[in-house]
Amino acid sequence: MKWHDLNADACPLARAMGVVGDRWTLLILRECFLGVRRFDGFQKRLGVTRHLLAERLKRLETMGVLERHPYQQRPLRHEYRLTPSGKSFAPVLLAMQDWAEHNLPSPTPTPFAFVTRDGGEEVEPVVTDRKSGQELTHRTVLMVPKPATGQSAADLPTTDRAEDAALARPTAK
Amino acid sequence: MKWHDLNADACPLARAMGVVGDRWTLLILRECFLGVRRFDGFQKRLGVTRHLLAERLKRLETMGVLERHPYQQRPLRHEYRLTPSGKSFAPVLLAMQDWAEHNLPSPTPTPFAFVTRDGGEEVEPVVTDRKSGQELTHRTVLMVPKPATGQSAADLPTTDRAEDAALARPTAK
DNA sequence: ATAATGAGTTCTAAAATAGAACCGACTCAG
DNA sequence: CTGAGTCGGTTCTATTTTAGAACTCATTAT
Repeated sequence: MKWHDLNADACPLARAMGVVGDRWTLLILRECFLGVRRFDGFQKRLGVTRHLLAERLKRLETMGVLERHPYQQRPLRHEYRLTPSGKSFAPVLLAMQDWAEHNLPSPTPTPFAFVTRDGGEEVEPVVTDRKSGQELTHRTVLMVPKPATGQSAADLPTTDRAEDAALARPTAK
Repeated sequence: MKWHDLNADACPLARAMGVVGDRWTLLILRECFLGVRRFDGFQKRLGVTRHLLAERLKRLETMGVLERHPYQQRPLRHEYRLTPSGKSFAPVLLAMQDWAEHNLPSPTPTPFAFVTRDGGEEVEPVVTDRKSGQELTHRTVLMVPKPATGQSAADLPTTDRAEDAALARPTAK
């Protein structure tokens, strides 16, 4: 399977991998959220090669996550800014950061924090259901194939699934 | 910069990229949440090469996200299951899926859904602050460098930052 | 005139990935 | 007992990606 095939995949997660499925892209977005906007800013802070950085920025632009904005003529220079799509990526960063902080320990402390814009207090991200407000974790939520429109979920282990559901649920514990 | 250096990075997001920073790993985890547990199950559903799949599973195991579990002797065979760390990755998947669904459109409908374990209703994931319950987006939350313990945030564009904050805040709009 | 800045592009070498074939330890059908 | 099939890999070569450094071009600063 080729890289580009992912962009057309039916699964949103696969399409997401077509955009952020590499070592650098998410870190570039992190820098965007930290306020970095220029080529050399990204390059110096990340240590990514200029070649790759140029390519990634181009991709993020064509995918509508960043947009280039001229900040001077003569010579013409652009800076990169988050589009609405890019800005709406923030919750993913929050969730990912929170997971990594709790599950991939490090001797050095986290070099940044998420704070409220008003107040400036540090936040603790939780994924919840908009309607019920219930916290969404592996214990409360289940991922199910949609046989809905069209195609197979045929090769999914149906017995294993039930087993798994039982296992993940706080049974006998 | 090499792959492996990421695992020791001070930034949790960088460390996360050391684990899920490639095209396949997140999709393997998706399959785990869908109940797939065996080598051939992953291979057939994802179309990833056996070589890479073996490597990724090994990495996920050593990073403590999956664990191997013998399901038969003679010949000895293992299946892969989510560890608590792996299970706690669910919110990231939720957030990512939601972002991609809203920002990377596709003609084909999403082939799976997240439903509550009790009830079975589809959920709509929102990232909120645990304490205040406030929804966390680019408008309500700000990512700030922590000059706290030790090192520099020196090369961050401080003026640009303020500008950016103003821009992202719903001012003059 | 010389150096520096900013945003790239262009090289070559090294690493990762794709794709297919192979292997070992079985089980099962005939 | 033979041959086909399953499962979970490993090994191989060919192709893509990535790393790392050097180079370009326009312009400003010294």
